[in-house]
Amino acid sequence: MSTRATVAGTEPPAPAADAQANSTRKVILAAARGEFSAKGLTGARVNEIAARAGVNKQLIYYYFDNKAGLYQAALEAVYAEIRALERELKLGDLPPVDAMASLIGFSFDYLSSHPDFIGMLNHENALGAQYVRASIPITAGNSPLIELVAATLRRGVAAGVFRSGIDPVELYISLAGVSYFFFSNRMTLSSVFGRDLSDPKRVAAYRRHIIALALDGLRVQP
Amino acid sequence: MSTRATVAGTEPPAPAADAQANSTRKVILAAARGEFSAKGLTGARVNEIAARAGVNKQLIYYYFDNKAGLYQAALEAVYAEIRALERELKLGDLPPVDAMASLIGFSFDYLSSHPDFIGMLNHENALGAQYVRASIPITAGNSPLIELVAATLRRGVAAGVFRSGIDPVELYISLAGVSYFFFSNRMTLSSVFGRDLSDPKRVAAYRRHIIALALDGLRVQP
Amino acid sequence: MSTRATVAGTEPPAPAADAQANSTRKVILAAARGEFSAKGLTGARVNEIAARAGVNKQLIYYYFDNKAGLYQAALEAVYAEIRALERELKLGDLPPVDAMASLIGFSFDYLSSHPDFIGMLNHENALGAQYVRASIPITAGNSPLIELVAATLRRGVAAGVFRSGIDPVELYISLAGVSYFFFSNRMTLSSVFGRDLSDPKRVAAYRRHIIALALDGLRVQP
Amino acid sequence: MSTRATVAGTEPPAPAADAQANSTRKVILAAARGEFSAKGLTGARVNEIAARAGVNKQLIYYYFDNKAGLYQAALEAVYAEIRALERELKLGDLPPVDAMASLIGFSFDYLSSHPDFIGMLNHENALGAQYVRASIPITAGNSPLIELVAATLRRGVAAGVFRSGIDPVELYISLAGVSYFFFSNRMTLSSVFGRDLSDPKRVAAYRRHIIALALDGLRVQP
DNA sequence: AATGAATGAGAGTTCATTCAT
DNA sequence: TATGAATGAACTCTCATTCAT
Repeated sequence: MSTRATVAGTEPPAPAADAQANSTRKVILAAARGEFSAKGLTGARVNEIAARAGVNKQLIYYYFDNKAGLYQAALEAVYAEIRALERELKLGDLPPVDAMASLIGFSFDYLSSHPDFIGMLNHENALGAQYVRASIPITAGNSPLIELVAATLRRGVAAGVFRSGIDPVELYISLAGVSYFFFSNRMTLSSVFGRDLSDPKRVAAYRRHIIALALDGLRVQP
Repeated sequence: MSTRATVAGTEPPAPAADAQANSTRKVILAAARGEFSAKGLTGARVNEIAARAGVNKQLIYYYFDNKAGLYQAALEAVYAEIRALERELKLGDLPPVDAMASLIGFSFDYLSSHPDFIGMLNHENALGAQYVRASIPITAGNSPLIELVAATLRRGVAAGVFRSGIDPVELYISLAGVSYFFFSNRMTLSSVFGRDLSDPKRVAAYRRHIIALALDGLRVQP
Repeated sequence: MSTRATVAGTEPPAPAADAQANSTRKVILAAARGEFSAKGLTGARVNEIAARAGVNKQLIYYYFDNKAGLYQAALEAVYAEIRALERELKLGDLPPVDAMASLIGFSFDYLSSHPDFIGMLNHENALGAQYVRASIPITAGNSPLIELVAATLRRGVAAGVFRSGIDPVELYISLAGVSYFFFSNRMTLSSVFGRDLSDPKRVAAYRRHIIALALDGLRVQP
Repeated sequence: MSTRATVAGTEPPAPAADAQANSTRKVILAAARGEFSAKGLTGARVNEIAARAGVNKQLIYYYFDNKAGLYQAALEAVYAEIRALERELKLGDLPPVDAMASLIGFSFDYLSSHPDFIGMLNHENALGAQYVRASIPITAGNSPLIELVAATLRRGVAAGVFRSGIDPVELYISLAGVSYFFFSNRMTLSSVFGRDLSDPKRVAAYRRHIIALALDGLRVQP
């Protein structure tokens, strides 16, 4: 049952204890992300998180002090995760248009495969972003993605394929928005339009649509 | 014992009472929208709604049975309101490009001035849109806005200014998304980018940006 | 079961409801005094108070907001009670010596018959008197007893039977102390001295002792 | 695994280890006295005692089994301390009146400088003195102070300066009471009388007052 | 002798809801 | 139509205590 057993003898005792404690922390955090992203800080139940994590409820208080502390930690974990992935994006080798398409695609695919991220962000915005603001690790250092957007824009303008005068932050927000809204509001949109937006074909079609829209717009240009 | 009894004769008869009852209902609904949009179904407090509305808590149960019933009514009111405005949009007289720009602008401006709408929708999506689905009045009949988008697209294609082959629902979602995301995630984005996205100048600049992006895209076309 | 039933018909409905609510408050307060005086603010159990009062636990929060609010109210009730009795003391007709003896006796008898008072005060002192200080009704207006002590002292000095130069507050504290300590520390003293200080004969003997000591002291005077 | 084992040889043998253990015990006991006297058995927190003592919480269980065991030990320590001091009192050389004044002064001064003693006793009395009763070391052997009081009384009566017929236990209780009540109820009394009873001048004045009162009483004798 | 991890029982408090008038 | 009183379930958090090393 215990992690210790499987490595008995190969590891000194103290580190093993640390490792187990550390893994307990992680198990709790993972459960917390699921619960908080679905129900928010207030709606989430500590009992439920403990059950999901398979640990004693009090352990949550032992490691994270209180519900808000756990929420904060979960929020930071969620941001840390996407930051790590963004940092690995290497678009410098692609032609600017392909690079921008890849960027949009990355953003879309990440949101598609990480519903927790959207849930956490929505609830955090409902709280006025107070926990993001309180979190130094999150706010410190700009999003690397903005730098990528800016660099790609510059390359495209230099190559004469992108318009000039576009603000990278505004562009990022609009690009992220078309993906984010699709996933974040998928349920109400599906209901209102009577169209199942969770159907993989629809998802893929929408992905193509937003890349085309971002690159070319609606207008046929002379 | 009842207020009605003690002042009988000094007050106008039944119709007036109905009118008052009706207005009490509305006051409660308005308070509910504020509370639910900020905190969601679970997070909202019946006590708080009663306090905001300035009425006795039990009156809420008298008019709406229970918390979920009130939430349902508030959700429907929110949708009804935007539907009513959308129905008044008359874009048929404008050239297609101007019409599309107006459409995007309308969407943006509505979200800007109705934060409750975004709050309600976010929380409803977190609940898997179960109350939207349960609400026949909402799903029955397509959104008039989709018809407007489709008609405008058709006019533009016919006039040779818009590309063909664009799905109106996908277009609507992407256009709505760039506005919605900006307002819905304004707090976290402001914090992460260190840029106050509530500043009216920034709002206006972003509005111009998304219209240009939607119409022309990033690419300089030959 | 209900108070209403017994007076149905003889009382208007609304006042009856008030009366019942008022009596519920009193029942809770009485139970709280018992529990708090025995165990203090921290040690007391809200559950236990509700059980003693025979009411639903939540009613306590309905009437008193929280445990501290109930404690505060109980403390004020305890002070109010003794103040009311003190106000009824009429010693002006007695010769000074008899008046002073009566005063000591009153104090002693009150403590003897109101163990709650001692319990509340001890716990409140352990808390640094923070709730007494927060209670305007208690601190506002000097204790009437001090005025009685001062007046009796003056009369005695004028009559040539009491020493002059005695401070009434100091005198009050010392007179109260000999009684208070006896009851407040009765359990440990009984144990340490192997003498049952709850025995009525011992109580009466100690009462005589302190009156004699206060009036005459230890010394045989020439 | 044990600290002893790993440092064997670098540390002086058993006696030193015992000494350290002994001192750890003492550190815990000192912390416990502070906490228990302030908050009582129920109100005290084991966590807090461990923190005050700067030791791991589990060590408390190692040395004292459980919270009640620690409380018992703290209570005994407090009694042992005052017994030790009382045993050193030598009043046989003083004239009876001076001896009695010294006795009162000693009692007053001890309480003044040992607030823990008062706190422990108050809480223990609230518990019905059950731990004092369970503690053989405390109850075994009369308080030496009572013997001193009795002897001093006898000397005074023999010398014709003290009244006869005074019970030494009753006298002790009343003498202790005037001091004890002053310190134990200092906070509420200060608040109620609007007079800072912690002011050293007030303390000194009250000390003089009680000695005078005990020796001479209120009455001017012919 | 000493420690960090883990637990179960129970405490105060909140909250939607119902009762009774 | 409107209100104050009352309730039961659930929730966050605390705390003494034990486990395992």
